[in-house]
Amino acid sequence: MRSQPTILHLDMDAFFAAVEQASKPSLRGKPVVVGGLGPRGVVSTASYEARRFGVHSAMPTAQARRLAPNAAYLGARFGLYRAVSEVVMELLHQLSPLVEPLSLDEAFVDLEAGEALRGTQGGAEGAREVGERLRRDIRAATGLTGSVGLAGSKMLAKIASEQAKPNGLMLIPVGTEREMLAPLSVRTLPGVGPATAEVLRRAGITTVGEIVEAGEDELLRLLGRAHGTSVHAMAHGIDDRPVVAERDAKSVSVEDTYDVDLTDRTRVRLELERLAERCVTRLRAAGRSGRTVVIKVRSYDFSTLTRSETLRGPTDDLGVVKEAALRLLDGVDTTAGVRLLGVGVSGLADFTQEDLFAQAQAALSQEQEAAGAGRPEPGPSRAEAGGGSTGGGGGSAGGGPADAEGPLRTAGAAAEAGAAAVEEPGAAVPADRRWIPGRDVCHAEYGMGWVQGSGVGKVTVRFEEPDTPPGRVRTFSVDDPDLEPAEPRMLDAEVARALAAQSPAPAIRPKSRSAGVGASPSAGTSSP
DNA sequence: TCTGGGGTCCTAGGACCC
DNA sequence: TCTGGGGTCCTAGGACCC
Repeated sequence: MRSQPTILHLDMDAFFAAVEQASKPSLRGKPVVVGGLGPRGVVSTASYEARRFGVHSAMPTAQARRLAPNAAYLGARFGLYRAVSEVVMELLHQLSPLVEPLSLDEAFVDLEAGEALRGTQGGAEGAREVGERLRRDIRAATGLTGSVGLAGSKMLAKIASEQAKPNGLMLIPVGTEREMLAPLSVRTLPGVGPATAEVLRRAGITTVGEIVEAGEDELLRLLGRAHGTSVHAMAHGIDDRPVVAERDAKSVSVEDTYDVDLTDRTRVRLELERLAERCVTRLRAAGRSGRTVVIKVRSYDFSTLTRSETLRGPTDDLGVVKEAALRLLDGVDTTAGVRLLGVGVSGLADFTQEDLFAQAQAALSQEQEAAGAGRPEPGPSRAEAGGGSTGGGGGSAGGGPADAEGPLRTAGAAAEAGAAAVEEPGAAVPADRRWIPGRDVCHAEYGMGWVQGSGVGKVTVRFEEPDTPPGRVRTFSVDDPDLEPAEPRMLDAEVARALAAQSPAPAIRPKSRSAGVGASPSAGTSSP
């Protein structure tokens, strides 16, 4: 705990929804819900207007629709949010080199590690000046609002920003934390979720002050050693965790929830292989490799299990990961129906070493192919212990009529489709002909707009851009050749640059397809 | 109306080694 | 032959966070 409130926590207000409102004039001041749009989708972010109807994040989208039937329901566009996030994070780095991002819309900054306090009057008021200036800079650069918390520790800075929301700043003077914490719910403390809160409630503890009264012995008895110690300390306002920049990821994983439970074993195996491909793609893109392969299977009844296998060395080889995943699946009964599948790699190494096991396995399967052998043996990369499963599934693995059922839609696909379509125009699945609500489009005659909705062969488009007045709605056939997907658009020049930089395609795009980079330099003209 | 996707950290039991 | 403790690795599950 330091003597001045020099730890800053920034939390952007209703971030995903606010970005959508910034890029879609007709949605400003209106309820907007961003999240999964499929039958099993959940809300990622609700705008403050939508929250008034009781909609909040993690709520099933179907439930949100009942509460707020007139809200705009949009699929998430992570590429755009990432671009905005980069601009915001850059502003934080101007305050201090010690920035700890928690997500796209949230970060800690250690102001003592930087120069930001230099030009101020110092102390608490100096910190406040820095926080207010940051909020103005964010607004100018992105048109969005964020809330700032300032305190002598991470926990208190985060609590402060939460209390400051929306569009505010709160500073907790050092020395006042105990009394400010006492009346708050135990859920305010980091690490106290539904389960812990219930344990505490049964012991008659519902506020932070009551945790203090209960004493450390009682907390340890209720919550165990590690958790009890930390919750007890937090309740006293004691939190010495440093701000840590740039943590390396410790695992990489992908998962999909299916709109309809999978029952066909061949299909389950196929989906698992696809997930392994996506997982390895991400792993390799990050320049990492890992030793432990994990699969996750969620059943029709939401019961979830994981199976893992640790290899003898780290790998980023698709064949190795795929084989391990399928081997793990062999030990899982999926006949009753699978709702979710996942594949992950953990135990990540910083380096990508030449993978001898993969080579050995490739050589082995080549031999077997040459010899006309059936299924390849797991190979030397398998864990020593994992001899359990006698691979009965060998017969179907050769790849048969597995694709007969056609492309599979998932809740995740709906959310990602917007970005995927932009980033992979030539993808096998015609994702660009799935008009996900919220996506930007371009019509040959009417110009730029975004998908408001689609169904029964029709797609409804609202023609407007970030810097135009609210626009008109028109309806087309889903296969109207005049209608094409377009790059995400954002008013602000900084964001446009970040967007252009992250696209794998050339940064300079033909004509007006780009985000207005060259067209109308509307740099400082963010919202009022 | 059921409950996403990406992570982190902790616990506990068993294997194995000294 | 019995008793034993400590450390590390692996696996599975669960709580929590955004």
